[in-house]
Amino acid sequence: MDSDTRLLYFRLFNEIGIIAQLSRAMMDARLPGGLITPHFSVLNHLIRVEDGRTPLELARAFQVPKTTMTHTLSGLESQGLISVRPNPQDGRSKRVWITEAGRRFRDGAIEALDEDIAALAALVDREEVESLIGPLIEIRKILDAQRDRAKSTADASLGEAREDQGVSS
Amino acid sequence: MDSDTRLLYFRLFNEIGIIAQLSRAMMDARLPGGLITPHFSVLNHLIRVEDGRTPLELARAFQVPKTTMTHTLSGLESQGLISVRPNPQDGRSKRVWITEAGRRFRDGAIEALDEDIAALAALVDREEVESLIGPLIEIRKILDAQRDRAKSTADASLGEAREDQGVSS
DNA sequence: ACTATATAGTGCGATATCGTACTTAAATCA
DNA sequence: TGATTTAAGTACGATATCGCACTATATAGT
Repeated sequence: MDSDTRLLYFRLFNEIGIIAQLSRAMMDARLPGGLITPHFSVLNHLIRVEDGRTPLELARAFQVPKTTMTHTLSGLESQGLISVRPNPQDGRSKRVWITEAGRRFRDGAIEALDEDIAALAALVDREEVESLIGPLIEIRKILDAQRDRAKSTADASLGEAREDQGVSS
Repeated sequence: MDSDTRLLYFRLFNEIGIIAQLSRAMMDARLPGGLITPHFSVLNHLIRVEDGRTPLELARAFQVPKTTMTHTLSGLESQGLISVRPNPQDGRSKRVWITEAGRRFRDGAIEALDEDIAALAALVDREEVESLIGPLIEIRKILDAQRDRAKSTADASLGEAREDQGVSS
């Protein structure tokens, strides 16, 4: 692999990393109290996709370790934005339901973000965003598959490490 | 703003966030000991751009708060990978130099990552990556400018909060 | 020069993130 | 059905990230 090519891929991840950081900071600035982007994202997912998901499904959807999701969910639950109940189909598992307060919170956050999104939309064409999303999804899926492959080879020697990560969304 | 448009931009940030997370996890898995992606990124920057940068310049380059950069640098220094010395031009400031061990570490990390990059390059065309980078840089700059604008309006009432964040790269 | 303001860096506390190890329940299989 | 393996979730500890407050130095304004 020549070093130009290597640099190109590094730059891709570098830009993506910085955008992730900036967009997260943008959201965080609009969210009240102790709630930050991951909290909002989970609420949004529960509405966009469907609530009644299990914690593990959510962890997979966001590509975070299940311990991180446990932590995020406990924050949401302590604020009364979700309700976590046992899963009747599986005694090991739970199911996460969004509450009315959770819906209101999510709607309010979207409203608060609207001006930021509008400002961005004024400068970046819808078409450009649409054309980016396809390739990004493709890259995300490839990385995801690579991670799974690395995991399964590691599993042979190391046990379950990160067994909780899978494809999603 | 119609809700389809809003959803589109949310999805963009969602994909970018997940790719950032996956690529970071990929790097972390290749780095030894207590060193993780931010450590590598700083070393790489010190070589790619130039060493002798100040901590604040580095914080800006990576869009992290200066306290985070202090922390990252202290980790690198304790491993002997960088040397932080006073800045003769400014008594408040310091300058960061990469050591020989730092160079070796960075080169080794790149080598270790090579197979991951190669695997990705086999599945994602160079041209596709090249075509993504331009728009991503554009979006990064816009977000960056928005953040600066939000900061300066906030400054009027709130003081210095996050004064340390600026454009970079 | 003197004062006021802005800038660079750090100390500290709060919370987030993540890995490891554990508990409990389910699924597999003998 | 009993034993083994796999899966879901949590407890705990280590480190990362970040905001706020502070110190020290530099710069601007008078």
